This record gives sequence, structure tokens and C-alpha cells, in this order.
Amino acid sequence: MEPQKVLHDHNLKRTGCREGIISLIMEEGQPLSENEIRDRLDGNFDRTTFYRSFKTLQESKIIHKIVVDNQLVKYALDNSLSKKRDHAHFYCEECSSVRCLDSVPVEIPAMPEGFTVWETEMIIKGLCDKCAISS
Amino acid sequence: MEPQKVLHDHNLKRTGCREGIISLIMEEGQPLSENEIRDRLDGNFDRTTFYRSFKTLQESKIIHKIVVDNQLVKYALDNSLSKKRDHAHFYCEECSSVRCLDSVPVEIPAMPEGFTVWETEMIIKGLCDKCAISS
DNA sequence: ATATTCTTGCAACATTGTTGCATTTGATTT
DNA sequence: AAATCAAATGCAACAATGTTGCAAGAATAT
Repeated sequence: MEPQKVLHDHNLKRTGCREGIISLIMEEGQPLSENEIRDRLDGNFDRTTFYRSFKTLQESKIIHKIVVDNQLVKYALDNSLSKKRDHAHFYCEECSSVRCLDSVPVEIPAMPEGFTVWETEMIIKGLCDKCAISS
Repeated sequence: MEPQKVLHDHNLKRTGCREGIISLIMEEGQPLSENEIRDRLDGNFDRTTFYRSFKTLQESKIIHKIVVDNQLVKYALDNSLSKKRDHAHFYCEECSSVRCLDSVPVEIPAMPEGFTVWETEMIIKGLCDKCAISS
């Protein structure tokens, strides 16, 4: 789908920054960080604009945020077609890439008495397929 | 076990900051953030000292760090007796407390071809037992 | 084309974490 | 008990990440 249509369908104005973010993540097919996006995007947008665009796109469930450890923040497209919420994420410690593991549903484990589960997040760390070959 | 013995057993010098961190987490029985620890600890330590103490204690596997979303960082004692690595963590969206779910082992899901798993992290979010009662 | 609402860029600020360096402290040895 | 040496501390400076208020600018609908 085209970025402009995605925006329109969510009642969001189409702006260069939003369109750029969406199309870059679409092209890449992998979660990208703010810096990776800014570096590849022409049209120099202010950092504030980026943060607000990310926020808006998240609120509209167009993208979702993935945080690895503390500081590494990546954004990925929400697969609204297949609606796979709460999938696991893979972080490669070699190349620092992040992959959405749509095929890996997160098992909600049996919880102790009295706990209610609303959401789960799972990060699996290791070596990705590409780095496994090249090492 | 007493904090000073823990430090000695790991070949670490006993300092007020390290002892304080360990005994506060021990007393509390729950993961604590840097701020929670600093507020309850007497002896005003520099923030740098805190960060370096946390780092040292982590490297010696006395405590481990838990990160929720971006910014909420908590530290918990490593249960070196039962050696339960890779347990799940529960974050209560009501009271912002974090609990180590030692009884909930993290299932490593079946991975796509070529991926090697080294480590897993799982955060389960929802309502904790205490907040369930009071609401 | 115009009006309205939303978005942008800028400046300022807050939080979290790191690094270098001089000083102090803890553990060890004499 | 005093001297020694390595390690820990406090301070200042800095870097990265994120937020807020506000004036100016753009995108949609009429």
C-alpha cells in the first residue's frame, strides 16, 4: 500500500516526514531506528518533528516501537492485515538489526494468582541468519 | 546473606554505596530503580558513583538490570542459589512496580532457520496482585 | 480562494548515562 | 599501627535522547 493512502485511511494529514518514515520502513522490510531513518530521508526534519511523527504513527497503530536494552529504539510497521500483536522480536548482537518474528507467537505463561496480563514483550537475542553465514 | 559477605565473596571492596544498594534491594524483595534506591539511601552518593556501582554489581552477577519500555530501569538481585536466568518480568501498569517471575520460565520459541538464540527477555505487562485487590 | 486545524521548526529544558582526572578510601603488607 | 597500592569516589564536562511552549507555516475541507 502507498504511504499516502495509509495516512489518509487513518485520518492523518500527509506530510513529508510521515510519508518518508512509512515508505522507508516499507522498503527496508525491517525495523529501523530514528537515526537510520533520518540518514536515509531527504528533507532535513527537526528531531522534534521526528519524535512527534513517530508518536502519531504509533497512536494510529501504523507502526510500533521496539526497544532493545536501554537505548536502542527501532520502529516497525504494524502488520494490520494479519493483526499479529505481541509477536516476538529478534535482536542480532552482531549487526544490531532487529527483526519482527511474526511467525513466533508469544506464549503467555501461566501467571501467579492475582496477576492480570494485558500485554507481553519478548526480545530474543543472538545471531541472525545473515551473520551466521558470514562468520 | 549479608551485603558485606556478598561483596567479599565476589572480590569486591565493600563501600557504602555498594552495600547500600544490595541491602536495600534485599530488604525490599522487589526490583528497585536508581531513584528509589538513592532516595532511601543515606549518604549522598554522586550519580556517577551509582552508575559505576550498578555496573560493577552487574558484572559480578550480584544484580541484574530490567528495562521496561524505554526509560524505566530497575535492578534486582540475582538469585544465584537457584540460578534462574532468563525468567520473565512483570510490570504493573498501575503502580509501576516490577516483579521477577522466577516461577515463570521463558519458553524459547521455535526460531526460523539460521537464527541462534543466546538470550531472551520477556516483559509481561498488566495489573499486579496488589493493585487487583485495591481497584 | 479562504478559513481552520494541524504540523513544523526553534529554543529551552529535563533525564539518563559516560568519560577524564584529581582526591580519597579500602584492603593488604610490613 | 603505619605505609602502600590499587580501586572507588566526586566533580565537571559532555553526549544522547526525549519533551514542552510558542510563533510561523502547511494541508485539508468548504
